[in-house]
Amino acid sequence: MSYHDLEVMRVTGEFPCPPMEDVELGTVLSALADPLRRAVVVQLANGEHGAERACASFALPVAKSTRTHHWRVLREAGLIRQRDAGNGTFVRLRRDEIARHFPGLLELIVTLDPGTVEA
Amino acid sequence: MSYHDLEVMRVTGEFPCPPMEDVELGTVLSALADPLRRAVVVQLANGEHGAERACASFALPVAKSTRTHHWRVLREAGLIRQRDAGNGTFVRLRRDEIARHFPGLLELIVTLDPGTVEA
DNA sequence: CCAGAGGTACGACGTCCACCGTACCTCAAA
DNA sequence: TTTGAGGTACGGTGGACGTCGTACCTCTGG
Repeated sequence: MSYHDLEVMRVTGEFPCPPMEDVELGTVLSALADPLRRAVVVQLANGEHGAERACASFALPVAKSTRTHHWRVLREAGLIRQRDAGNGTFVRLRRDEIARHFPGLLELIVTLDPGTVEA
Repeated sequence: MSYHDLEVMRVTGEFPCPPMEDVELGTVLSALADPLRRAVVVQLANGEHGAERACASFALPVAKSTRTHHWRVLREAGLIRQRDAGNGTFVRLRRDEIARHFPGLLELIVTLDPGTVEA
């Protein structure tokens, strides 16, 4: 993590995440290949536009450290933004940016995902 | 490979591949996450409907055994069928079945793939 | 002030993946 | 009949992934 990223995070609580034009399609597809991560994205996509949701509200059936890992993967794939509020963190879908750079992707995942994994 | 599969292959030259309803979305997304495999799928999708194409015509920049590996991954992800003609093998996209079970997926990949990898 | 909830960082572990070389097979062409 | 092109199977290697436990941090509520 760069010095600038650290400073941004100290002030705003925003985790660093890549600009959308740097994200490759393969990275996004890899991120969405995991059923847990895909379930998270689907739930965010089905939520209110621009809505922020507490990470703790997802109840993923894995250990805390594994959750952290999945949040990072989703961040680095450009799919979510994450904000640290001290005692809790919040995520929101980068809906508009995704729609601009990967038009149709989000809608496809939402309609295609069986949603068998409760999360 | 089961006894039945072996018999089918001996007679028809068809490699075994799973029924479409057994293929999970995550498997398909993983298969498409690799740039080489995605390039193959895009080229097949852009070809004639139902067209069969020689595996050797793809000129993938990897060793023979690695190519074989990629064909298997694509087969097991339900994306292609492969036929052994003795001295050469041929692949064809399972276009209609994909469209039926994952509607919109193929079109999305074709439009979203940068196609930077020449293959 | 202190306990607890939420979360990250780090290190570890087992598995899978992309890749390769080698051995071997099959068919076609010389 | 022999050579070469195309291809699979197998074994191995290095790196990435999903998972976890532990240590440590921050804010809130008693």
